[in-house]
Amino acid sequence: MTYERKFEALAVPTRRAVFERLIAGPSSVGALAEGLPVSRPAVSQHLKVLKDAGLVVERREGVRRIYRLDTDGIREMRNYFDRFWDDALEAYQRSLEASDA
Amino acid sequence: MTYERKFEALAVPTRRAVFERLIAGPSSVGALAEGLPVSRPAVSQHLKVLKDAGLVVERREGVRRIYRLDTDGIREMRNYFDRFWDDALEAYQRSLEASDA
DNA sequence: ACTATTGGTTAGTATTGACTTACCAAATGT
DNA sequence: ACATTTGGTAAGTCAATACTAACCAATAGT
Repeated sequence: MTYERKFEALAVPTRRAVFERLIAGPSSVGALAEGLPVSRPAVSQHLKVLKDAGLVVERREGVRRIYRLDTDGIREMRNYFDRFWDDALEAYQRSLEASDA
Repeated sequence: MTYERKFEALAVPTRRAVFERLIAGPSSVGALAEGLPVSRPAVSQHLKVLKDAGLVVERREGVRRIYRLDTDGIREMRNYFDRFWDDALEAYQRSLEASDA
C-alpha cells in the first residue's frame, strides 16, 4: 500500500489504460478487456496489480466481478504528491537563496 | 514532456532515488553516484531519462554538470494530478448516485 | 445434473530495460 | 603539450515482466 507500488502500477501503459477506463465508472473484467488490445487474462493480471497497490477495489455480482476505483488509495496518493511537491519546491527555493548569497 | 513519461521515469526505484536526492538540492553526477549502490554511468543514464521527461535540468559548471529539479515540469505534473484525481473522484460520485437510483 | 458464462491462475515466451565495463570527449591545471 | 578529472555513450548481459494459450473454479439457468 506504499506510494511506490502505486507509482509502479501506473507506469505501465496498458495498466494505466485499465485504470483510466475505470475513471469513467465501474466495470466488469470482460467489458474492460473488450476495449483494450490485450487478452482478458492480461486485464485480469493488471487488475490484480492495481488492487494490490490499493488503486482499485473489487465487488462480486453473481458470476461477474465489478472493479471500481479505490478512492481512499487515490486520495492517499494525491496527498502524498502534494506534500512531496511542496517539499521539493521549497527545498529548491532554499537552495536558490543559498547560492545567491 | 507528457505526464506518461514522468510517470514511467519515477516508477524505477533507483531513478526515483536519484530524483529524490535532488530534492535536497542540486548536485553533480559523481556526487549523486557516490550515495547510490550503482555505477556512475547508470546514474548518468537515469539523469538522461529524468531530463527527457522534463523532471530535471542540467547546467555546466566547468568540467562538472550540475543537475537540479525542473520546477516547471514538477508543477505541471502536480497540476495534472490535481485535475486527474478530481475528475476520478467526481466520476465515482456520479456512478454511486447512478447506482443508488 | 448438465451447460454456459465469467474470470482467476499457471506455464511458457519474448521483449524491455537496468546495469556494468570499456571507451571517448571536453574542460582544467601544470 | 600532457595528464587529470568529469561525465556522456556504446555494447553486451541478465533479470523482470507483459503477454498468450490452456486450464480450472464458481455461479446461474434449464
